[in-house]
Amino acid sequence: MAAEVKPASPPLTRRQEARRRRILDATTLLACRGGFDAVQMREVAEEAGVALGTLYRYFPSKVHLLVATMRDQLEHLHTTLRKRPPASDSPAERVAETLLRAFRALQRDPYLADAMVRALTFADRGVRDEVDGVIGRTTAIILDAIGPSIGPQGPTPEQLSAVRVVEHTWHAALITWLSGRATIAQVKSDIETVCRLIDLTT
Amino acid sequence: MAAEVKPASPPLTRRQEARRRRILDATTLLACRGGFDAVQMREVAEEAGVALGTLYRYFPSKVHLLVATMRDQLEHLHTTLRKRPPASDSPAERVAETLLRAFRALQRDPYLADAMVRALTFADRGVRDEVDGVIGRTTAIILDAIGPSIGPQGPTPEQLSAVRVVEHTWHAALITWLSGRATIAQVKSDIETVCRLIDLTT
DNA sequence: CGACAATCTAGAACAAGTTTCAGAGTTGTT
DNA sequence: AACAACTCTGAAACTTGTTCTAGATTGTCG
Repeated sequence: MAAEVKPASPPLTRRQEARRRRILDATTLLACRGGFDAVQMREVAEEAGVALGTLYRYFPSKVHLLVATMRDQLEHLHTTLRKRPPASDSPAERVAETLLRAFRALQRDPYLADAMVRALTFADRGVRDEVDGVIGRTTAIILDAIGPSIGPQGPTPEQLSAVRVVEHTWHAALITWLSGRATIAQVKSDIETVCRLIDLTT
Repeated sequence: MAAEVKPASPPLTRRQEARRRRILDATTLLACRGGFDAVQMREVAEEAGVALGTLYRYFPSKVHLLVATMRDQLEHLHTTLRKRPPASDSPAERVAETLLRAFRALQRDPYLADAMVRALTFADRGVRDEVDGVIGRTTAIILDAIGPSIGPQGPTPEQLSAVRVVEHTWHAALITWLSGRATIAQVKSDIETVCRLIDLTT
């Protein structure tokens, strides 16, 4: 059944690295223009200067591609956050501050957010590894914000559950905002509400 | 704002009512077999004994169709719940009990759950009305479970925010379970965790 | 009943994600 | 430099959601 050892694909050559980057950049560009629907595989390939088959070799589906793009963006964000970490007093406030800052960044490119988040929540079992990458990055960002309130042995199961709930709320609240069913104020309120759980477990 | 009068489409004839029902039943059947991907519009039409064009007249997209199916299922659930309401002591426990019961029901047909929840979270602005229907039903179920702790003037904004967070977690936790990234135990734990927010606001 | 409008059917056609394949280009090895 | 193995390209084909059309059926109202 599932073992399916990842073949630890050989490191990419410089040209391959460049192709991959061109693909991700093309995806971001198209996503910024019109969200999930505007990211069309043929157009991504053309914009990246790559054959369609090659695009599919690098990213086996549109969802893989967009989730990888999200991971890429999260890496930027994490870097930025490390330079200017949240300054609030309680862990809950720091997490809320972090997420609200990320939310503000997403508001600048709502279409890009649409493409990434819809792909993330639509992803099925076949995209597990890539989604795990995104979730792992997100978790790391939140744990960083919680900071020293995490015991020396790492977070407790209760803390991890609270972090998962925060992430669930984060993604689902974004979806409701992106599909026009919640206002920005409601999203902010929901983020602040769910972050109260953090203090309950620290 | 947002008036957007629904044209109050003329009441359906008996045969139309029956067609609609056949379509929803066919959708449920196919969804139970293989989830979102197994619900193929041509097959739904054939199974329901209806032309493809007719299917699209009743439900303008696959997502509309699946969200309508979800609403249909939620109505069943709500009816069942009214007959045997949760019996726990605190509001939070009653909400958790309700959701865990629903979760148990979904575990019996994980493929159906997959089809419905993926459609719900993937839905875009064009499906707003239908999604609002589902969210409204869900909210009603949760408010019922909270019960008399809700003041006479209806829930406060804080309570509504907490309910939204519970719903966010509910949907997102289901997604992670369905895509094999969380265990049943984790989902249960997350539901119990988020329900603690209910007591904080009552 | 008869006429008119709305609805339904069957099937073709179109759009975008995905797969496939033959041939050209690269890369690494010796 | 020559070979094998892998990668990339270009283009066609296939799949499934969605749209469109022409003709048959149904429902309503005089």
